Amino acid sequence: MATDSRYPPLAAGALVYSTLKEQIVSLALPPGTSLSEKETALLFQVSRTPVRESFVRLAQEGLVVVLPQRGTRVSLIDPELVEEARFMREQLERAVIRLACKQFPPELLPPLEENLEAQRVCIRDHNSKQMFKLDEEFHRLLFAGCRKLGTWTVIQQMNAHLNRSRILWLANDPDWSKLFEHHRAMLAAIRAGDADHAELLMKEHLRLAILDVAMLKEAHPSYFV
Amino acid sequence: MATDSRYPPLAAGALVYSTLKEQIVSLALPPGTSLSEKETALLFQVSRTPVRESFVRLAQEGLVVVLPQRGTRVSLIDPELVEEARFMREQLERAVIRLACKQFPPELLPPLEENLEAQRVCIRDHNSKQMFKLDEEFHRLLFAGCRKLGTWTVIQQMNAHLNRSRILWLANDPDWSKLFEHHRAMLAAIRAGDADHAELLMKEHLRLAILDVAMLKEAHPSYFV
DNA sequence: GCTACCATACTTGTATGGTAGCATGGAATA
DNA sequence: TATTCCATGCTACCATACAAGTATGGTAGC
Repeated sequence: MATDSRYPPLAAGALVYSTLKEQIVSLALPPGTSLSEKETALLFQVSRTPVRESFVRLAQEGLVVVLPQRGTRVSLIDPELVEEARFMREQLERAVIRLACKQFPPELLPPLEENLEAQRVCIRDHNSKQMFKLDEEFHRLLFAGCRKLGTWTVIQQMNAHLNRSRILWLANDPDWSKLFEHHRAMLAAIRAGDADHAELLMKEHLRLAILDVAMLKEAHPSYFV
Repeated sequence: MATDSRYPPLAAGALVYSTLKEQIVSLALPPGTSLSEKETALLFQVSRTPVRESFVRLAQEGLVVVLPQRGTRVSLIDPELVEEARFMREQLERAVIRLACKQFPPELLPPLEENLEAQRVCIRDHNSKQMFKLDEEFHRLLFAGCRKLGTWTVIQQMNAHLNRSRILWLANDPDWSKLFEHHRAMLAAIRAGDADHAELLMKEHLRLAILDVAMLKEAHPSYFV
């Protein structure tokens, strides 16, 4: 469980780790990019030791692949793992939103509302990166409300592949309004306590993420396995 | 995703990591045990570097807690995370066994049969540790058959707390025959393709793991948060 | 021209010395 | 006697040096 906030080894190592992770997930460091320990150490102005520590953590999350004596690379996106992550999210989120319909702390409803409003702004401004973050935050809040944040954290580990695909997808096919409407309807269902409807919405919502990976792979062949 | 077999940093570090993990999950290293880098390095006859690497990995899985400048300890069992892990498994395994009823590769049925037979032997011999491993293997085979091994791997990360509780529980209340009967019935349902029945069985099966954590905590107060 | 070999420049893996922060216990003080 | 302060020894953290394996380019031989 990589709860960053709970095991903060301090400064240097943690900083390198979180920076690299951010860049990898956002595709600023595209899949396949070579990362040498020495080079990265020079870049961050630290020694190889904390860099190595961060590489170990990233490898454990499947974000990089370490080939002994050969090099370290940003992992390629595995289409099978993309679908598997989506499958996993569907099962867990359907269960969670059912819970949310029965017991959701009222003090977390305003944050969800604010999030929705921010999504609306993002759609207007065509800000796909921010929209992605808000989407993540919306779902995270659902888990938080059901006291299942540990589950969300574990999901994140698997999401390395799915998220990178989704970023590519969101950049190409900006059908954000459908996502937004889903979110809006889900929140309404939670307020109404309609678990069956909420689950159905979540199911449809996450099936939108059954991306046409083949299409993405065609557009970015070097990014995939 | 900590697929040990896929990112093997080689010998020393990986050996320390897997050995410590084994000992922690089996409670040979009880929750709360202090682990110093230097001490562990001496024990394994390696330098502190690979030990440190293994500590980082174990911390990421929640098996140890690193307190900067203070020490490293085997993590205490968090009852909330125990239930959360069980919840997560229930959702995923119910979905997986439904899949298994529709598409399970026939060549994986014999291994399941052999596993069941081994379970019978374990029950006869009152071998709780082996029984625990066989139970894990049984469920892993289900995921393997549905091509969802990545999901199983991620589950394992969350299982650190649940598994340790289950080991305590299995040692106390050896109602293994019920587990065995569940496994047997599940396999029969898969053969028959009866998804509804299989899911119901799995649901009941995993609800057995709603352990009386309070009881365990009373028996081993120092092991829990 | 083609192939096999080898020197070299990389890579990650490991060992070790030094640094900063924290806990503990004893001594000095009120 | 109770309390504060400080020295000491512990810890993890980081930097550096060395070891070992790998890819590559040039060269000698065929």
